[in-house]
Amino acid sequence: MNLKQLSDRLGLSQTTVSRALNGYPEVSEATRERVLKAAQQTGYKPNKAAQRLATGKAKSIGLVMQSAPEIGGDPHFSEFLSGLAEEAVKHDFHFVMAPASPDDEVNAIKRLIASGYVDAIFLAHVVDPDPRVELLRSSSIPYLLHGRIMGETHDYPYLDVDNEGAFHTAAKLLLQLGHKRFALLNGMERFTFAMRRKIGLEKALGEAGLELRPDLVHHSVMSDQAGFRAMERFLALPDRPTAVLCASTALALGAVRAINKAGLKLGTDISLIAHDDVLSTLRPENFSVPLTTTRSSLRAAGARIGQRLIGTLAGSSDLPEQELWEAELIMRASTGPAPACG
Amino acid sequence: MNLKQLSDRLGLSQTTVSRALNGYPEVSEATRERVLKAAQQTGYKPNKAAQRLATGKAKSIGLVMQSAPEIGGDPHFSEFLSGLAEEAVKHDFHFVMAPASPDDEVNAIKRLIASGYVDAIFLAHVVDPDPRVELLRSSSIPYLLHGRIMGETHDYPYLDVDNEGAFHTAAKLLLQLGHKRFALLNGMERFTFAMRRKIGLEKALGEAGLELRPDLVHHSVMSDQAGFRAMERFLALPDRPTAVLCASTALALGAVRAINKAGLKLGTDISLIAHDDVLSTLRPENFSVPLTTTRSSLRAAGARIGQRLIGTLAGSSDLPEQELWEAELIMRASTGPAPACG
DNA sequence: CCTGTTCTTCAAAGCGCTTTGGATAATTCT
DNA sequence: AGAATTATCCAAAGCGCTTTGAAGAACAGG
Repeated sequence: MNLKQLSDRLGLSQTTVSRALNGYPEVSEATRERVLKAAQQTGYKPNKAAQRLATGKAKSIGLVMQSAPEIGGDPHFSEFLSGLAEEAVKHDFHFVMAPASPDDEVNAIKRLIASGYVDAIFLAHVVDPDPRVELLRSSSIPYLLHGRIMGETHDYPYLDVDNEGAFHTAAKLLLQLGHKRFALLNGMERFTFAMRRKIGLEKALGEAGLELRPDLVHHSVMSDQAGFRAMERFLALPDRPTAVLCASTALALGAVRAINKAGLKLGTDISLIAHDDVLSTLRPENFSVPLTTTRSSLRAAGARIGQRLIGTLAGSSDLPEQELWEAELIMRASTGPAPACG
Repeated sequence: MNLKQLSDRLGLSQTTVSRALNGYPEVSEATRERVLKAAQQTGYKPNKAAQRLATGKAKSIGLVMQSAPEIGGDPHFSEFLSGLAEEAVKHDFHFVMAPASPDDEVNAIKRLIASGYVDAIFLAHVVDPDPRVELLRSSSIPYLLHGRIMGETHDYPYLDVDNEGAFHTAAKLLLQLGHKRFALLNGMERFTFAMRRKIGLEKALGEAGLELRPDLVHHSVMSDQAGFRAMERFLALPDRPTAVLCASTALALGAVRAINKAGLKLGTDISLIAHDDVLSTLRPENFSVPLTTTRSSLRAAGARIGQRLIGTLAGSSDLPEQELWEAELIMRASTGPAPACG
């Protein structure tokens, strides 16, 4: 059932039916009702591809999704997506996801833009330098980053968590508790969120006259397995760390297991603070020793990004171009004073 | 840059350029090269909406994604998606995801079909009865289910894991080890995968002259938090279970924590088998007591579904309509003989 | 040299929708 | 009453692509 069929059946022109359906004023209430009812009955739904072609709008936001055999599913991704979806469903938007191998992302974005399928583009996992950001900046499609490239000035729209601040604060707390040997379980080195977290820690240590030892920082995907292995290695060192900062609760899960396995007491022998993205399946407050965390909801970020993207497309101008969210430091039991002779 | 501009610039007709680009034989090699080069240089990418409109094909598969404020991200979903993406990227397919509130899914699918954006539809989280399946069956778009509705005969294409068989086998093992009091930590009751797992367990118990006690089965979302709470409740019972079957490693994570907290030894005081979807962030072999599991990779299922869907669209006929995958039973340390006087 | 093929290329129709610029009928004003 | 609005509705163009049907050019055979 298409417009033509529907209008034929109603004895009206396509113009009138289209206008009735889209709420234009140039059509009498009587015929509008008639049209609406017929559309209802016949289950008529406009063809979006045609609509898109005619209007240039599609009510859809595009994103590329990294895909490679060795890349598994990422719970952070789906958590974020659920936030984005929450906003999208309100405005009848949908997503177009273009999978791309990591070395083909720029092209995937190009295709996405040229496809005519999307009104705006969302980008995450920012690296530095990031050719994707360059591309977006030089194209004319609306877009929004989750994250920032490095540096102080940013001439592109973004939403980011103050990762540096979060880890700075976390380290500060640990320093006040007397800790001196810090380890860092971080995400992949190429991501700016990981860089900034490391910088936050380094700054705090620097202010206390300390340095972050290179052999006590670990970069990897944020899985419990990686956390476990890295932590085991740290604990095997002659002067093991007494404080560890962890880039995600998934990493922390593995780290805690390693700590337990080594017979150490979390919060006593060793303190740990994890960054908590508020993943719905893994809550830091439910750990056997509840985790002290820096918290910032990924889902909320997704929702906000959806809101801003959709709002921008709708032409509302009271939305900020750039937002930096502070993470909250939540104290729980995984942090305690540095052990004596630590 | 569109087709018209490109052909004007080349002094050719749109027809010829289009044919050159799409590899039709009615164009000389010389002009084809010229066209290809010009397309390259100008960065011309065909507008997919127009392409779709003209051909009816879009190289895209659609799926609806449940969205509600209280539904968080689901790691199972992103794990599956990564498999789907692996296949999609090979064939330059993309996804269109329509978020929908749980009570509006049927409509979301209707819109997806009518949208003209997608060539095929994928459906998961099958319930019974499932109006979405009815809809798909009566519409003419290719589709594929991950899961089945209940019953023996199925007149729709699906890929499913033999959930009943998996839990039957798992229970059998536990029975052989002498266990008699079983608990079940299951997913949401409305999903057929959960129903089938329960049936598998019940059958095995029935064969041993036992029954599954209603107060020892728990249905919930598959988060560690839910697992923890439910397990705590089980352990507080006067005659607590000695064997527990768990529908996911996330649930198992919480359950194990409850077991540890109660001072019980996993694999000795209590045995546990979890179903392992092979989530990349949570490996059962890495638990402090490695988990015995029934294993079936969600990612592999995603990849296979992508393969079949894309294959069907390409017209290949050597693909099965229906597939039932057996889960492997992997023995690890979380299962042991039932404790004496158990 | 003309005719029948094969090789290239093109003009134009069509996919399903929105939207511009009129047209017609109904209403109001003087 | 006739003129000027206003309320409805419509025909047709256009979005960017594919594809059908046909035409022109080049070539062979008789």
